[in-house]
Amino acid sequence: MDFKENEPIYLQIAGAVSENILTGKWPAGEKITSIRDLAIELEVNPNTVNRAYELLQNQEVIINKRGMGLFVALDGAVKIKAIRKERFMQQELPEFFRNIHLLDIELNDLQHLYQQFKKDNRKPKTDTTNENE
Amino acid sequence: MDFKENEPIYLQIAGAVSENILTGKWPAGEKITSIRDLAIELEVNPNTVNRAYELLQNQEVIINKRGMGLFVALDGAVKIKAIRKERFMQQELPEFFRNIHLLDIELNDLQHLYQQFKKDNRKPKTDTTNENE
Amino acid sequence: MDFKENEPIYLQIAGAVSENILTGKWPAGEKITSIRDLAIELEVNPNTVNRAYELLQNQEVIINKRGMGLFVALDGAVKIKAIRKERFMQQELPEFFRNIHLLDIELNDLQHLYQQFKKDNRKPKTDTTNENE
Amino acid sequence: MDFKENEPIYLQIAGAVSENILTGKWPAGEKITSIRDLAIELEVNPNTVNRAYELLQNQEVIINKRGMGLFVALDGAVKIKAIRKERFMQQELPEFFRNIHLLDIELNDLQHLYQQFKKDNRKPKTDTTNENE
DNA sequence: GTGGTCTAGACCACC
DNA sequence: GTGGTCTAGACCACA
Repeated sequence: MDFKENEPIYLQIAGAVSENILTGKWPAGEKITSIRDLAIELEVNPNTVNRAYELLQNQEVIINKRGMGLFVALDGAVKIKAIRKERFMQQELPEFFRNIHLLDIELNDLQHLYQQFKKDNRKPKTDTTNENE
Repeated sequence: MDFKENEPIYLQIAGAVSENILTGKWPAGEKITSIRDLAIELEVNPNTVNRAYELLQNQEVIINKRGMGLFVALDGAVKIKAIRKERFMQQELPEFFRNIHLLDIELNDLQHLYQQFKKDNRKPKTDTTNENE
Repeated sequence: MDFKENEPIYLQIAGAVSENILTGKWPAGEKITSIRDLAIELEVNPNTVNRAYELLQNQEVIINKRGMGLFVALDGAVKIKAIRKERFMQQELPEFFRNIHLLDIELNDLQHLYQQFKKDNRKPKTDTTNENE
Repeated sequence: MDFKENEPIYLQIAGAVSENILTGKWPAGEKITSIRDLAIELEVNPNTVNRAYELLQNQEVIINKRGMGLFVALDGAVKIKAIRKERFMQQELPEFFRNIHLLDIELNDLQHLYQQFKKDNRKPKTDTTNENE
């Protein structure tokens, strides 16, 4: 996994995990990859993974069963979707509108690019963390 | 001008100046507000403004005429648009597509929200810098 | 390290670091001296070192691994050589030709001076940074 | 005349005037272009030209005959040549050697480039200040 | 007047 | 520990 420059790594990890839960790749109720293992897989410091997991615990997307590890909350996917939708509508969408307005782009012009995007993503070879595939 | 918490002030200043150039509020070839003056206006340290201006000089959007001040490059607006478009196509648009895909939103559903956005932006004229003009 | 009067300190630092990379003294991929440490070593303000390092990051000669420090880019030496060669061919060489032409000096006359220079430089090993090693 | 970025304009003007004297374009004993006229011609502030002329007066390359203007010293060309040669041998040549050494360039490789340079300069269309030609 | 550089010292997020 | 940002204040060369 290659990280973006401008965003903290732990947030990007939390985001990737979130997407795995959202897409059902990490199903509700299942035990998730341990901090240590994920750290090795992503080639980051375990502290960084820990911080990502902490964030997700605060959001009650994953749950700590003491002594047993971390598990995807039963309503994990629902929670994530709510959080993301909120952020999208309040922050990302206005910014996006601002940008296309400044750049003289029309929403219609993006339709075929979006079709292209969906086609490219049908056989997703680069799915966030991809380990057990 | 009130600054966002999560983004460095100097980047926000550079962004605001860029938009002033992009929208033609600061026309090509004209002298721009001096470091000291803008620092006073925005109530930040001159070094912070300097840093923003340094960034724009690196992008060749503004030009230093020694001893006389900084001026909007003749092709300043073009340069900014190119830089922004690049970033939009490479980073923001893919993220946007990814988001609406994950959230099960259709591009078409955003049309009327965009119309609303454009209507709202016609009046307020929140023109980044210089409120007293 | 003693600095020249007429050139900004941060540029001299960037130049010295560049030469350490170019000559292989700081090998590709290795961690470089931290801002604080180099500031102490050179007896300058950390901000000054930071500025030098910033410049080298812009040139993609060194790379920031967040939280871990700055590292020599894998192709750092190549990048520096390209940058320097460009500057040499575009600026320094024409100036040099102009000078020897104005001063009625022939290139051939400089041959033995160059041999002398190379001989002198074999021993002293004035290796820019780090004298205690 | 277009000025280099990294060197003060007044020094570049002084250099250009020096070369006009050295090459005999401005002959010994002759009155030189007034501050005002040169400033207009070069599109710079008269103060800047003044500063350049001050420097040359200190070097006794040009001489102020009160009320009559500035004149090229009778030994002006000789003085300039001495100053330049000194600087060349002490500063520029060592730097030049250092550079070609770092860039793995051999003096011999520059021979044909120098021939090219001399050929290009035979019909000098861009001769420093060029006004009366 | 202009921008450029440097210092001192502080706080912060991140790893 | 690391680098990144910001402030305050100073000095300077340049035009």
